[in-house]
Amino acid sequence: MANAHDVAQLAGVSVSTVSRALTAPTQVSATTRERVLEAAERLGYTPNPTARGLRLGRTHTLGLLVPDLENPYFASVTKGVQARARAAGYPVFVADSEEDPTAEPGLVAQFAARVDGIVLASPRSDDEVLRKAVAHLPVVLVSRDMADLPSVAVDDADGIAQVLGHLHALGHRRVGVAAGPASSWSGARRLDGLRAAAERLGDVALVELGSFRPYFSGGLAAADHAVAQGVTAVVAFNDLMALGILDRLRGRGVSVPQDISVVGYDDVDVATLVSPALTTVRVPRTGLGRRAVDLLLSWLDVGHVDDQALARARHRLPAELVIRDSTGVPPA
Amino acid sequence: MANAHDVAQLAGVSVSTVSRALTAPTQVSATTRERVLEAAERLGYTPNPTARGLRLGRTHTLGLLVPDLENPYFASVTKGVQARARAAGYPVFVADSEEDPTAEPGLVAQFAARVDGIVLASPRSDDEVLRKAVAHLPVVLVSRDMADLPSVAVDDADGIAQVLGHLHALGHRRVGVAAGPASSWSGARRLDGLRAAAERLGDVALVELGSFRPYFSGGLAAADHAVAQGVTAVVAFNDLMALGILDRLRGRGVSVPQDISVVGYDDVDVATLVSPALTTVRVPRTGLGRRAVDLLLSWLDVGHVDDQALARARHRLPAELVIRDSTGVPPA
DNA sequence: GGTCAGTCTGCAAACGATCCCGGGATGCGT
DNA sequence: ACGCATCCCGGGATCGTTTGCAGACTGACC
Repeated sequence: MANAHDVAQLAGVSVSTVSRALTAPTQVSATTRERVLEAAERLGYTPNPTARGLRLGRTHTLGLLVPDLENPYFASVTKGVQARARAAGYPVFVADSEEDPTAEPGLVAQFAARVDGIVLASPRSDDEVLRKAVAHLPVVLVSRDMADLPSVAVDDADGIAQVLGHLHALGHRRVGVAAGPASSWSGARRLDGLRAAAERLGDVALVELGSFRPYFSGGLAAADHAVAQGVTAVVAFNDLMALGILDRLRGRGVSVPQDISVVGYDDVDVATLVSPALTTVRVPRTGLGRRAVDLLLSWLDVGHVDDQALARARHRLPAELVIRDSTGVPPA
Repeated sequence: MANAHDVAQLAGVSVSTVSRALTAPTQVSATTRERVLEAAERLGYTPNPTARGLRLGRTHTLGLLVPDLENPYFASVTKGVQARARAAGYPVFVADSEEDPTAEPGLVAQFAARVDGIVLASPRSDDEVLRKAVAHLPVVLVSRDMADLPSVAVDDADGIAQVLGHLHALGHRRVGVAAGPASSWSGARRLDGLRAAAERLGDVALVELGSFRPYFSGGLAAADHAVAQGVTAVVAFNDLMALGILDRLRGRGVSVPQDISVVGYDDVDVATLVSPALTTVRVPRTGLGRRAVDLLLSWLDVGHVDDQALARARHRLPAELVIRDSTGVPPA
């Protein structure tokens, strides 16, 4: 690989001039700049990012921490982060904590000296642990809220209100709720939103079917509860659970949406691959990642980590109800 | 952040000794080593990776390039790479080329100075372009073969042979083939394997239904061809296509597996979430990633890039037929 | 006690870039 | 012709670490 020194030699100038020709073009005369650029071109010169990082104290690199890359939700967030960072010329380190919150501080520590900032998608880990881990590093949270840290999340309250409004408009008055793990931050948020929406509507009863695992298997269990409780519609914590519910209902001869309507959350790809196609809430997952990077980069540009206004930044992206074939009017 | 200099001062030694105490413990006396280690502990000192990288000429970092992070296949590969690299203490840059082969050389170039080696999962890009892009950097290919580059792939020929053997054993003699994009390396490989297997079995006719998009939508189209050609079983390029086939057949009132058997490939999670559950071929996707990293790291340990034996390394991981409910005996 | 082998440690030079600082050249006005 | 401001450019320090080299010290042996 070619040096700044090599380029300088070929162009007949000093290394300082080479550096300036590339980073501060106005400080060098047009003719020499031309010579330097051509020499750099000929040698295929690219400034060594490591040396640059050492001198500047910035690595021009971002980090991303997710609980599970195989989870389509986080895969999309990752893709969004990746795309945005790439556009800005930032490579990004990706780490998968394998759903183990205790591993996160270590991962963050590993990143600390190698990145300029971190996007953190960590639905379950403890507040204090997190806060300590990210003490001296710009961090943006995804799908989670925390005092004095900037975050990007979906407006779940609104999304879930759209769901209940949809069901209410169809005529449903007894709606089952299949909740997710109690420890999930966004799960609690959705439940709150649901209760608030029910409150506003007045004449709809929320039947809490219980707390289930946020996977296909959890949905299988939830479906039986729904039937037992005699609800006319079920709102699931996420799409995977909703798919489990669909499968189990079909197995028991309960037809959807004629007998029971089912609504998911997230709009993962599979939602359109089943029949009936799933009514669900589309959350802008890659959008979350993109926005998080935008926030992080603007923070880095400003420079001071303790900028209060920035640290309090809370971004809420809109969710959108997608009506498909798994919801209909309740049976007479 | 604490320096080696800070640690040296606190321990009352020179920076050289600090460095040696951490990297070459035998070269320093037990007592001073103890002092240094304690001082380092107290200050929370970690050697600056950037400075280290500059001095050593190695970044202790890996790169991974995939065409699409939202594709479950590559999400799993990424997860495997991630897990293995993390265990070895290597952070990994992840880049998503967004299915655009022309973007790959640029991405690789961006990586070049920042990583010690690259795992490349690039099913479609041109050989020559690739070879040039990776000229001076250790690279391991995933799910793809190329002369003089080490690679890790699945034994597709064997996997597909298991599929055909299974169908043959059930009694199928007219088997439809829904191929993927012609440019896909592994697609061509599977087709070859299928033909070879048919040849060996002797009494089974392969009906090529055409080349379809490797998504749900491609399967919808393929299904109609299958019905038109009167085959009793269909082998799809991948699971998504198989799901499309299932959906379309159901829509047309063709029951699976009574009328037609359907087999996928990859064993993505969704394969178990549909009914009938999909018979498919499980490929060790995270295993591919893990093995690729193993190969890369051992290469880096050896040091010389032009080690012929290593460069020729071709790893073939076994595929496994998973029989579920979408295959059965053909109609009488 | 002097020599020598061996062990331990510090000095200083790298690695490759950036950037402060000062000097030379140039142009302009007087 | 001289002073002065302006513009370009090169020298060299710097970021934090590793490492070759040499000096200092210890202990042992003749």
